[in-house]
Amino acid sequence: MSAPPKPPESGAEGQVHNFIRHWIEDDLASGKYAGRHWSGKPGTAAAQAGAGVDPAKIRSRFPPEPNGYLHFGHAKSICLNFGVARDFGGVCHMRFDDTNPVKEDQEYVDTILETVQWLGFNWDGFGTHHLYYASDYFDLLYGFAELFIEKGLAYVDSQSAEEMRAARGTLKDPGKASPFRNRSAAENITLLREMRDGKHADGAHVLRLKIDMASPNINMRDPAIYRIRHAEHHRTGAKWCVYPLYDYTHCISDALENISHSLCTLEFEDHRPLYEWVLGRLAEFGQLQVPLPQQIEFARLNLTYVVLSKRKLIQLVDEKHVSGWDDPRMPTLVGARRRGYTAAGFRLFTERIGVSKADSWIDYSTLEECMREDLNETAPRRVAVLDPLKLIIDNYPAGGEEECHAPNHPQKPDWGMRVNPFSGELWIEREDFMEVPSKGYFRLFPGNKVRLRYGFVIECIGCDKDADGKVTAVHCNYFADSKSGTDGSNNYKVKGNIHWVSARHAYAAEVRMYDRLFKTPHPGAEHDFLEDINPDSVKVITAYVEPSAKLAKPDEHFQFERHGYFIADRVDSQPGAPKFNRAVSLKDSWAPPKK
RNA sequence: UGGGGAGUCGCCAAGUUGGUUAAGGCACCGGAUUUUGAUUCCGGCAUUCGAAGGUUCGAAUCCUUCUUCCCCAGCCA
Repeated sequence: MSAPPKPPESGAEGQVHNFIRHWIEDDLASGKYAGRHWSGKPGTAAAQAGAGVDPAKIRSRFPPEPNGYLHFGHAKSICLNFGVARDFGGVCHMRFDDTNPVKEDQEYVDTILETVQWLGFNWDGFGTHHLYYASDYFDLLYGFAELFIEKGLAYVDSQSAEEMRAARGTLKDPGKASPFRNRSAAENITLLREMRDGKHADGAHVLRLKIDMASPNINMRDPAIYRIRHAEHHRTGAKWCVYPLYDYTHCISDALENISHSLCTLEFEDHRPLYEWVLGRLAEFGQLQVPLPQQIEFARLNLTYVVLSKRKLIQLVDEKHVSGWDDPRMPTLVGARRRGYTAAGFRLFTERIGVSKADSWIDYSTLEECMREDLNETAPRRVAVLDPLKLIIDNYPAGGEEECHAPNHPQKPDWGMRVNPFSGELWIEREDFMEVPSKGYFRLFPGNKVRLRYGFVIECIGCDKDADGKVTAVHCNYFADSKSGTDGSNNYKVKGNIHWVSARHAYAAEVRMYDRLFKTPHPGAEHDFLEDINPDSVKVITAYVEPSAKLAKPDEHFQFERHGYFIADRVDSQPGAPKFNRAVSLKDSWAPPKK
């Protein structure tokens, strides 16, 4: 199991500073939240949402749309949002931006909630569960829409989507006013209500804010805020057939929930003026109190060797390039979890990469290193021979066996020892023997002595080969007085130290050796991204694992000594018959004869 | 100049109100420990801040010009 999240800290002490933390510190220092209640002005419609929290504290939110699985990029956002709330004594709201019924589903709500918790966060604070849905605000949102009409700041546009696009202008040329832009408030209200009441077909009309068709910021050219969608919503069912759009919904949701800092990615920078326009008007109309939430943008995660776009992830799943959303090679959080990546590793990763507004690319190895760093501390050690070669101890009593003891973690004696049976026929790693050693090689070769880790010292006396010259077995003699003591004592000094497992006692386990899904740093940069798929991203092997590993429970992490970190697969393992996934290999500075 | 952003060591990233030798992490290179060629531990690692000018006793931090990259024309989020 992964470690629990760090306990809340009183402030941001010890944290690396970034522009967002500075921003929050300044806001807190200015006392801007000191006397406030919450944005929904008492007595107004907004007042019914978002009650019961300490308004003087900061509040952030993680607002996914429930239309897919969370991926590595979301991990950054989650750790950031929940992290600042924790570090500054505030709370982070879990909110679903569920305003587009045709793309969303309860299934996604469930997996997202589970994943956020898996990452080690919760949305409790000030005695309440802060789980929200934009769809809970549909009534309020609709009411505000009529208010905008009354104030002459919104109108029903009956142009087609194509006409609207044509009239919007281009990046350089201003747009043109819709012929419906000056409908009377009464007519607009009537039309909007008809839309709401299902009297019009999808696409027949749209409600637009009346801002500025000539604005250099295209988002301000009378953005649509309501569209007709005769579709069942996973939470509101058939109650609505008009649904609000993101730009209109998000800022108001933030305000209703008293969010102080609304963190989002860089591509929304152009939307900030609109965000502020909507909230500013509502505040003018007496619906919201200051201070209003503020949108702050940061650079999204760019990771080499993976694709994170939803379109591509869907394609990988639909076209069966992977087994599903939780395929251990997928850059989804459910995939990573199954792969054996840890929540603490992701938290470390987020801390380590920092946050800024610079477009940057994080090398995939940074993520892997974070996983190693966490797993090194938390994973018990076990032995597995992945590429077996028979080792015969010629001078060991025929049929004999005895127990050897190995620590569960070499740096943590309190974790205890486990027992490994020893016998005259063992499996060792094929790469731990060379008939003709290369320079610097200090493992097994004829005439050389090595220690069988936590067992005996042996001396190689030769090997058997088949007709093709392939080594089929290695012969050694052991030194009966060289056995490792349970206290770690030993009386022979040898440099080489190899792992082993008794052939007679080993558990033959299925092990999936996962590698990166893509073979190039920037999949799709030069051609279709599918062409960059690594054909060797998984190799399923049968490995000989020490008997105690047979007891592994699903989701248990281990270090297979000298190999890497593995996890008992949570899906395919059977009681008493775990299957293992390699999460990440160990670092290996021994280069010469490998690869 | 349509608008909005960003360029500090191989990869991230502090620094931002001008002031000693430009944080830190990762990677990398040495060296020590080591029953994982792992871990751990020490030590090294930007006369330089996209470029060029300018202001100043003094600039990554101020000014000017130039340059590279990213985002925006959904009734998606």
